[in-house]
Amino acid sequence: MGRQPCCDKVGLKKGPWTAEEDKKLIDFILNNGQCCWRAVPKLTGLLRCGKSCRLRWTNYLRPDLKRGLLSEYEEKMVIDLHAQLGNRWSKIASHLPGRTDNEIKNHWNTHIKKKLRKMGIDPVTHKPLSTNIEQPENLPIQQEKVQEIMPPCTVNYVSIDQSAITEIKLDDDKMGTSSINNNNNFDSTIVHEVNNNGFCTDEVPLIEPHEILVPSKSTPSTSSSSSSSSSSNIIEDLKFLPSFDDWPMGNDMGFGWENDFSSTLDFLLNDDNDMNNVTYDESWKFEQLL
DNA sequence: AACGAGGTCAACCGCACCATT
DNA sequence: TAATGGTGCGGTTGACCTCGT
Repeated sequence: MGRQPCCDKVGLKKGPWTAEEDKKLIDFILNNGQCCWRAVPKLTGLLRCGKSCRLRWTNYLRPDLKRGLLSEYEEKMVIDLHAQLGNRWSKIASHLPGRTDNEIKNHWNTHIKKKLRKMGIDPVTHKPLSTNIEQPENLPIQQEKVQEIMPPCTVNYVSIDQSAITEIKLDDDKMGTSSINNNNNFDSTIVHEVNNNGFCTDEVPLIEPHEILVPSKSTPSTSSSSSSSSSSNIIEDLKFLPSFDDWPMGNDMGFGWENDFSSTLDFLLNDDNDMNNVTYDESWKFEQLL
C-alpha cells in the first residue's frame, strides 16, 4: 500500500501565490507560529496544500530573508561549502543567514556553475575540467584564476552579542576547516553567531515579533493592477518598509502586537499616515548583526 | 515591432527521514 | 517492529523576463 498524498489535491490551487494568500499565511503564522503545516490550509482557509504553505513561508515570506543577488562574499561561501558538502543545499543555506536552500540552489545552477566553468573548474568536483587534467601544466593557471576571483579569505559571522560569540569548527559536521579544494588555499573558518536566546542563527528560531515585516502601504493599488496574480507583489511591498525602530508603534509593542497584525496592516495600508515618507533600507536587519 | 532563444526563479513533485502510535 | 503521518530536501518544471536578431 502506497503512502497517502500529503494532502487531498482535489480542488487545491497551484501556481503563483497572490498577495491575499500571502497575507492570510503571514497572519496565521504570526498568531500561531510555525507548526502543523498540514493544518494550515484548513485553519487559514487557503486552498493550498500544507507543503505549499511551508514552502511559500520558508522560501519567500519569512521575515529574516535577505533578498537580491548573492554578494561576492556569499558566493565564495557557497562555492566553498559546496566543495565540502555537494548538493546539500539546506546545509549550505544554514551557513548563510537570510538565504534559503532554494535560492542558493537556483543561484548555483544559473550563475556559479557558469562562472566556474568559465574558470575551467568543474562545478561538480571543484577540480580543473578534464581537458586541464590532461595538461597538468595548466593547473597553476587554474589556481591563479581561482585566486583572482576568490582570493583567500576568512569567513566570519559576527555575533549580535559579542560576549556570546562562539566559534564552532565545521569539523562537527565532517566539514573541517575548509578549502575550496585541495589545489588552492581558500580558507574559511566559520564562526557561528549565538544570540542571547542561545539560538545559533543557523537554527532560525521562530520569528520574534520585531523581526516581522508587513506590507507597506505604498503599492496595494499598483500591485493589484500590475501584477495581481504575481507571486512577488507582496515582497515588492516589503522592500520599502521602515526599520522596526521607525515603526509608529515603536519597540514597545511587546509580544502581544502580533495579535493586532490586521490593524498594523491597516495602518500601513492607510493613506493617512506618515509612512509615505519613510524609506526602508532592506538590509536594515542584517546590518544589525554587523 | 515582432519573434525566438536563453536565462531566471518561484513553485511543484516525489522521495527520504524521523517521530509517533 | 511495522505502519503511519508530518516535514525536509533535492531535482525539476514552467511561467515570466530579457536580450539579440
